[in-house]
Parts: sequence; C-alpha cells; structure tokens
Amino acid sequence: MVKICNYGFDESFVEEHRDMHGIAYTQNVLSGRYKNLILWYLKENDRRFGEIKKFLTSVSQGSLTKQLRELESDEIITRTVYPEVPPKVVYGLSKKGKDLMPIIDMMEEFGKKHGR
Amino acid sequence: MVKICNYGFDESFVEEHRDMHGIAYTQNVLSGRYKNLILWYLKENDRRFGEIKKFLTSVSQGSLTKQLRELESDEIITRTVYPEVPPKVVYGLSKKGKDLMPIIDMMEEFGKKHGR
DNA sequence: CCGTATCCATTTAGATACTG
DNA sequence: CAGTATCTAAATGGATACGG
Repeated sequence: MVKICNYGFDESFVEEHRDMHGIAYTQNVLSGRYKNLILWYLKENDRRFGEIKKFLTSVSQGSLTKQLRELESDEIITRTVYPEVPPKVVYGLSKKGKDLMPIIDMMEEFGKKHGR
Repeated sequence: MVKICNYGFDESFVEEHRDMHGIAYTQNVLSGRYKNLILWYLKENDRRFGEIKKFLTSVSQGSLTKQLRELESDEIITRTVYPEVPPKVVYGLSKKGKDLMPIIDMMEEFGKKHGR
C-alpha cells in the first residue's frame, strides 16, 4: 500500500473515507510501542531524555529516540536543547499534544476499569 | 521481553508502574492496523464480515479475521453466527466495546482538528 | 548526556489457495 | 459467505558500537 499523509492509508482509501479521516490520523499519531506512556509521563512535567529512558525501564535507546522523533515530527511534543556540556535535552507537550491529553486520560480510565 | 497480560509489558514493568497499568491495557486493546476503524464502523450498526471487508477496501481477508478475533477475545466486540447456508456472521459492540466509544469519538475529533 | 548507525529478531499484515 | 492455512513482505523494536 502506498502511504500518503504519513498515516498509513493510501490516497483512494482516504478519498473514499473522508468521514473517518480523523480517526486514522489520530491512530497513526499514537501508534508506537511507548508513545502513550511517554505522553502520560510528559503530562505532569517536562522531562529529560534520560528520565524518560529510566522511566520506561525496558526501552532501548534507539527505539526511544525513534519514538520521540516521530512525536516531534507530528508536533505532539517539543524538544529543547540546552547547549551545555554535557548536553541537556528536555521534552515537553506542545499545544497539540495537550489537546491529546483527554484521550490519554480516558484510555487510562478505560484500562483501570476493564484491564485485569 | 516476556509478555504477560497480553499487552506487551513484562511483570516487573507492570509492577513498577501500577499507576499507568490502565493506559498500557487500552493501548494494547486498540493496537492493530484497522481496529479503530472497525470500531468506528460498528458504532452505528452491527455489521457482517463481508460488509466490514468491503468498507476497509484494502484489508486482506486473513488480516481482517485476525483483528476481529483479537477484538473478540478482548471482549470488545461480539460475534453472532446464524446457522444458515450460506453462513451469516454478524459483529457488534459489546458493553465493554461501547465503553470505548467516547475514546473513538475523541480520536475522531482530534484528527479532524489537527490532521492534514 | 544524548544521541546516530548498523544489524538482527520479532511482530504484523498482505497474497493466494482452499473449505464447510 | 466467511472463514483457515501457508507463505512471504514489510514494519517495528532491541542490541551493540561509536560520536559530538
């Protein structure tokens, strides 16, 4: 399938499904092993790369970088580099990312209610 | 990583992150290329296998079956077989699945607002 | 400290053929 | 009609080594 729009559905599919365009987009933004957890963690505070890595005990550095880059390019999170030695990089929610928080909250609620 | 609880995080991780147990569970339930779209489609009406397949123009039969089986085993959807010839199988939202609808709605809304 | 690059393992999905 | 079985392709994530 040829991808357009960075969210995994081809042109004709999107054309035929204008109605559900939105849900496909959001699914793509959130698709990724750790993205929900990262956003949940950023909800309370901005965090440094190392903090996030430590929080997600089992993620590899490469995978974490990839997920953060995707969230950044989707403009869900911001990335601020402090030109120090050693370097310091802080991640935080963008305005768009904050718009996502009600969804994160409801996912948390649903899981709390129905998860084992 | 050893999987427990069918949602991709190992025992020690879950133990250390009781707080966010819920979000990990929900992410797992919704993870899958077409699950959001299927749920969105079932929101209005119960649907037959063939209808869903036709709606998701690009999904293969095997993939669709897999996604439906997962949603069924997570008790998000119900599957009703009518013993006719030719067979008729109808999928619908369970009570738990209906609990998911506010999340689906908000995802749709977010995407409508922010997606290109 | 916070990455990138490379390679490899696992997971997930599509294509095709066949069946009650 | 609504599957199952098998094979293959693609996407995703982990491990390791190295760099500014």
